[in-house]
Amino acid sequence: MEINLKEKIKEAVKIIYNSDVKDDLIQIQETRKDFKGDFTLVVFPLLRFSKNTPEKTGEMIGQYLTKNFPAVSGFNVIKGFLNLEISNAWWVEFFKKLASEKSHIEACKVSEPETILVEYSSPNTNKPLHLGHIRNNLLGYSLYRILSGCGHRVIKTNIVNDRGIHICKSMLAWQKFGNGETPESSGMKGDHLVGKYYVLFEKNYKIQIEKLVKEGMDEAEAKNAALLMRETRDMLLKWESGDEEVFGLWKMMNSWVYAGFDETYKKLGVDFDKIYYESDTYKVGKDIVLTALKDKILYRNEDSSIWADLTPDGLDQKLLLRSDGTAVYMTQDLGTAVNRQNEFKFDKNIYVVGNEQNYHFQVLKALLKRMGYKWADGLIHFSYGMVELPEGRMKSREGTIVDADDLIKEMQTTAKEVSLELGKLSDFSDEEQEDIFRKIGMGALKYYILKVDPKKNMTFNPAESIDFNGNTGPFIQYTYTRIKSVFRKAEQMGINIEHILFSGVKAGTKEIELIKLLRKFSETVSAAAAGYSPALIANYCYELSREYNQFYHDFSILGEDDEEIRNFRLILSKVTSEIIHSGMWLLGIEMPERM
RNA sequence: GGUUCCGUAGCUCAGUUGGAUAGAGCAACAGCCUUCUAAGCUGUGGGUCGAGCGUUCGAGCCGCUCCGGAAUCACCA
Repeated sequence: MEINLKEKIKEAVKIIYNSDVKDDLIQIQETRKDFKGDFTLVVFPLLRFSKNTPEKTGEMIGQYLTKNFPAVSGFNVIKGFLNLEISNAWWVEFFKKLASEKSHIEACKVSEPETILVEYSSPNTNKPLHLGHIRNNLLGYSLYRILSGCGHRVIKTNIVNDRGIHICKSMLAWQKFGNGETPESSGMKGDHLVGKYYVLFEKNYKIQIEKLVKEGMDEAEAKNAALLMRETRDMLLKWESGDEEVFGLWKMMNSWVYAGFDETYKKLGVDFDKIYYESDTYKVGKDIVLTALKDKILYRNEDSSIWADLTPDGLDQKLLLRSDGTAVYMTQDLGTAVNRQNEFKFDKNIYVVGNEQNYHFQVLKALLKRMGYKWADGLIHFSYGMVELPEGRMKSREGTIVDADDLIKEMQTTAKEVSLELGKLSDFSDEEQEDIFRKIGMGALKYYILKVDPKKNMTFNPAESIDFNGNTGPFIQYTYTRIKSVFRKAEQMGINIEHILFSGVKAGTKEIELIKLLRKFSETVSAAAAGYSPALIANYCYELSREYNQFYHDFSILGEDDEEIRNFRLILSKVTSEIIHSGMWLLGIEMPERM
């Protein structure tokens, strides 16, 4: 529509003022609601051609368009703004076309699809997932849906941090204090059980340090000298040398954790195409580093540790291999990136990782480019903000970590309470009801997190998160179920909404407002894909729902006597429900049929 | 100290490449269920867009300087 208008305006300027205008000088936007009109041309940039006042210029272009472009039914000029009124017939025709589309996401397909890897989740195997992981998983998964919806080939990956000293901590504590406890024997979810021993380790470790400090030892020294830490380091060495007992313990405990994670992932509705384990990839990076050393891209220190000098890039010196030859985090990420490029030939590799690692990814990219990998330009750090609580950051020491499983459960419990109080589902079986509670609870949680601009830190307010009124997931779900309810009623009346038609109806202003919003869906999705921002879609769905609710409140659909208008409103409702459903699908949010 | 990000109503957040009188929700107050689901709708109050300067016909958005907050600058991951 805009493009068409643009052409006509160019034509107008050409004929009236005999000048050629560049595209970017023709600025068309939607008319603000308090003015009459549908689209607005900002005439200021065109004054250089008209050499006239803004009012006069707008007037002349407006007259030309009304005369030569049937879609433009009228216009008005206020200050430097030319408000164009689009004819009712045009909107109705446009809507007909929209209604005939099989898939609304289809319209967002890009012309040149890319191969894109999305890495998200990246858990440690010593603790259960928490609220921060939830934001990560939801963002990553939604990004996958949006990008693949736009036609890209997207591979979902997860890199599991399954080795290292912190993993040995929970292993050691279990060995010492566990008495053979298993998920089966305790009834605990595997990741929570392992997390329990991690906490137990930290607790006892702290006691040992305090004791040593009391005996006169310096604190830093005490941290190293504490028996538990010595034993842990010993265990890590055994693990690296492939000690059978340690390795067996590691495998067993990790398998508990994975079983636990799988459960949480399933509840969150996320999954992966390929899972990488750090224990497999950490060695790969070493070769790359050693090769780069040979090529003199890196240098060796006196203590034989290996470093990169990134000061020319405005960054610091970066360690890549320790003096004992073992790998660090960066070493492994170098290896993983190269591996992935070889395996998938990706155009882009998107890392969904918190903004605390901005520096890390800056370095990673700089290093790879320095090593001559041109594809390093395709590495994108999707950096998202921290989730904070109203009282500040989550701190494990103060017990303010919000556990993922607890939160999911709480949201569903609240959904159940609210639903039962409203009592609209009494004719459903318990099983069906539980499924609806689940969808509402998860919808509330997901929407609450995804509606916020990813790069901003966000506050998670527990009291607010369980409010299902206003700008929330359940509000949008509710709008959807209302439409579905209308359809059920229509069916009872013998109307088959798949086969109804309308021709030349006169659409009301509210209906045209809805059509305008529906029209914006595909550009919103494209913007979300280009800017990696699910929040745009979330806010769009909210806006659309609000608009529909107003329409629903003001007009009767099935009570309308004129069959043409009734059908028009039914189809308008149908397209709205489809687009809300598509939008929420892109966010990974399920929609109940009733609530 | 260097780098990156953030600062919009009491609170949580929107605000597309600079465009008209900066928008929602929550909280507060006042209304609307005999009619398709009231998890809804309508109205009222609430703002020097952190501050200042600059660019521009026009700045919440762009540039500079401050102020405030977060993260990071590890032989942790």
